[in-house]
Amino acid sequence: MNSRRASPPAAGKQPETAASPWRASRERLRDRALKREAVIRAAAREFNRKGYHNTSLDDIAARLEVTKPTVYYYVTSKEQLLFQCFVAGVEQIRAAFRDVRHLEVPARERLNAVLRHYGEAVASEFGWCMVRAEDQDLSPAMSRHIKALKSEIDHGIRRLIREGMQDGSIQPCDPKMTAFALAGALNWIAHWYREDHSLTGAQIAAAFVAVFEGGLRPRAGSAPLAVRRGTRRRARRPAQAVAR
Amino acid sequence: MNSRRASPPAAGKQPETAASPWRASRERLRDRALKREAVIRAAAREFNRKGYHNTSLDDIAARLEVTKPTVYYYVTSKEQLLFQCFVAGVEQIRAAFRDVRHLEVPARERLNAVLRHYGEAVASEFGWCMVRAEDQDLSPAMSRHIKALKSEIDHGIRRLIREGMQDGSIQPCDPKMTAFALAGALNWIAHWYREDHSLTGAQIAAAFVAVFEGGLRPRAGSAPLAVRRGTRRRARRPAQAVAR
DNA sequence: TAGGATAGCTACCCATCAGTATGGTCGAGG
DNA sequence: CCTCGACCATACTGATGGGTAGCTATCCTA
Repeated sequence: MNSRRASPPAAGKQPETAASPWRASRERLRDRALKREAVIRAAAREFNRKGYHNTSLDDIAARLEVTKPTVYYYVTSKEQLLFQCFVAGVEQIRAAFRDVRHLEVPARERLNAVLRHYGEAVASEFGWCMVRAEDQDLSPAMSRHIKALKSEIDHGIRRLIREGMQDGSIQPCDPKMTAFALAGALNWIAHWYREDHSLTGAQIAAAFVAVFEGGLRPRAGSAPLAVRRGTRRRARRPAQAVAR
Repeated sequence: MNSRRASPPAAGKQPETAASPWRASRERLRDRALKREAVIRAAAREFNRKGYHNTSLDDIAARLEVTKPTVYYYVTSKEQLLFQCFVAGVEQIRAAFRDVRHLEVPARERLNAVLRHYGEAVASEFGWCMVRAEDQDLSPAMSRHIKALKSEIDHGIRRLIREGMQDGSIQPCDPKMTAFALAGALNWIAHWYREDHSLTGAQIAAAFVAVFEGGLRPRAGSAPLAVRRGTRRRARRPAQAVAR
């Protein structure tokens, strides 16, 4: 689009040390990018609070204390706004895969590391957009793009599961269904985390990983089996708040 | 608002071509309740296909081969339509809890039974509405009502987990986080099941329960540990279709 | 100091859609 | 035959909200 040079003209004239006149325009570009980010972040927050369809661009603009055309100055459409939020969230997860790629530990541990980052991403401010963005709201092109990204992550998880089955660190199972179960549990965090911030994303992810790893059925060696049976069905209403 | 009767339209299969009663209305078969059910079911299907906000009441009416005012003759608002779909889905899950209440088996097995029904409900035609209905789309009153129903289910799961920890059939864990993980995994089925009907809801639920029960880490006794290590990172692209 | 890019605003357009006013049709009871 | 009421259609309203036209102000470079 632009391909502006933007770098100081190396030409000898002009006492090089003097503040380059391009400095200003470079700064301008920089805070343009900054502002664009602010727009996307504000959109993510509003989408998170009220949902995509219940958030108007006027809302987002108001949040930034500007007007709608200003928002359109940084972004071409509402759809693109959602898409950018999605990409921001998904990028965190892709980074997690890259990070564990060269770790020389059993696949289960690599999987756990990915899942922890995954959970943190879902609990982040872009989590909602990443998880709840419905492809029905997007143009076919963007829908395809998003599906491809999601599929990449899905298959990344499946591969780790398969590798774990091969190196013996993961119990034999159906990789596809298992990946769905794991990702689903983590994705769902986006639905309730908004209202219940009593734990950090990392803590939640850690708790989930513990459940996935150990399973519900008590382990042979480590289980405090058969504890008092008398209290069956006596649990009173827990004081827990509504948790959606 | 009231609609006391309105028993859930029985999530039965109905071979998609569920002809609208208006077709047959040549025989002047006037059963208002039946028609109302058909309206709700048609709404559920459309919401499932295109999302709540992308479905107009004209769409729903067209699907039934009638016009919008006819739909309004059976239902007071679009919001109520969504609400009814929600209730229809949630009722299946509440029934699951009632069914296992008097079973004299360890709590883990009762939990598994509930989860299986849960999964089937989510995969039913009302699954989308039950799971993806955002409270932001509803009036405060209905939102409260829905939250209460969801909370009831959530606490039902937590209670079963707690009972399982007491009778020794479930490994010690955090009931709240575990319930979130289980419900989340199952809820998420609604996001992808639409596009991938290769398994029935019951099959999926069974596969998930197997994962939850056993966990990823191999069991001491039953694991075929340390299988060939050579093929690390060799898994080729699986031919699996996009799975979102 | 002119000319141009940057950045933001006011004011508008217009498609969509939830919901309604009104009136027609048809069967049933008189 | 006539009316009543259940049922459904045509044709509208009103509001919301995505997106744009075009003016203005400011700063930068020439």
